[in-house]
Amino acid sequence: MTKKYSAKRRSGCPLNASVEMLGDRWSLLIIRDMMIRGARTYQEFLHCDEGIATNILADRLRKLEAYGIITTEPDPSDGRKRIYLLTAKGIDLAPVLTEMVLWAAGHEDTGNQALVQQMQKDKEKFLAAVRRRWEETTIS
Amino acid sequence: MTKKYSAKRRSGCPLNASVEMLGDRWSLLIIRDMMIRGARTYQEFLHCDEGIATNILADRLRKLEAYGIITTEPDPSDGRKRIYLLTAKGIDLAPVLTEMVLWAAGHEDTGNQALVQQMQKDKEKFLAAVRRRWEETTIS
DNA sequence: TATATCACTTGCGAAATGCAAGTTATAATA
DNA sequence: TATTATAACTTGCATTTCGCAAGTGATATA
Repeated sequence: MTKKYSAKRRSGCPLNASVEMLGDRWSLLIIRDMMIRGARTYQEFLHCDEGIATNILADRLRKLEAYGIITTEPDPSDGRKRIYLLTAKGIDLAPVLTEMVLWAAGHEDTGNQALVQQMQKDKEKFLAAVRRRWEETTIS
Repeated sequence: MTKKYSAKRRSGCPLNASVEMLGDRWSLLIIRDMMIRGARTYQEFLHCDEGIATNILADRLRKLEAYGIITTEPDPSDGRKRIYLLTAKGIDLAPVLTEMVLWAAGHEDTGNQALVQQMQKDKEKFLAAVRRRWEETTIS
C-alpha cells in the first residue's frame, strides 16, 4: 500500500506546520545530510544516519517529497539509482538547521567543531556558501 | 514506572543532539507556548496545544526538564499548581523557533500574520523582546 | 464537610517505529 | 548469455509510542 501524505493543518501559529513536516526523529537529519554532507542517494542516506531503518527512510523520503521539500529523479548514469535533491523550499531550511546546530553547540558537548566554528564566525557567509553549493549541484 | 531520560548521543554532527531533544511532535510546541504565549502551567499547555494527551504532556515536560530546557517549581499562590519556566538553555531556542516560523510562513499559508510580520520586519528586535520578557518573568 | 480543580497516572486500542528478511530492477562480470 | 552484485525499496512482525477516557491523591474553595 502506498500512503498519501497531506499537510493537515492545525490552526494558529505557523510553527504547527513546521512541526507537522519536520517534527520527527529523522526528517531533519536527512535534510542535513543532503544540505551539508551532499548525500543524494538512498544508500548515502542509510550510511550517513546509521540507525535509520530502510522502511523509515523510504517513508520519510516520500513525505519530504509530498511536502515539496525534496524532489527525486532517476540517475542518468545508473538506472538503478534515484537522485534526491532539495527544492528551494528545502534549501530554505538552512537557517533553521544552522540555528539548531548553534544552539546545541552552545549547550552540549558536540562533534564537528570545525563546522560549528564556521557557522559561528560568519553565519551569513556560511548560509551563502550552502546556497551556492546547492545552486551549483541542482539542475533547475 | 518513572522513566529516566538521558541524552544518549549519536556521534557526528551536533544536530543529532538537537533532534534527540526536540525531534518529536510536541516538544517544540510546548516551548513555543512558554516562549510566545506565556504558558506556565499544565492546564495552560493542555489548552494551548489542543490535541496533546495528558500522559504525553507529562512525559514531554519530564524530558524537557531532564534536558535542562525547562525547570519546574510549586506555585506559591496555589499549592496544587506547578509552574514551568524556560531555563537559559530553553530561551536560547528562540532563534530556532523564529527561523522555523519564518520558513513555514514563506512556504505555506499560515496563521498569525501579525507575529510573522513582526519577526520579518526586525528579527533581532523580536528576539530581544522575547528575551526581555523572559528575564522579567523569571526569578533567577 | 462537600465539591472542584490541580497535576498527574493507568489501561487499552491504534498507530508509528525498528529490525530482519525478502523482492524487483538494473549493472557489472565471467 | 548466465551469474553475481548492488540499487531502491516492501513485507512481516515484535516493540514502542501515541491518543483517549477514566481514574488518583493533594490542595483549594464553598
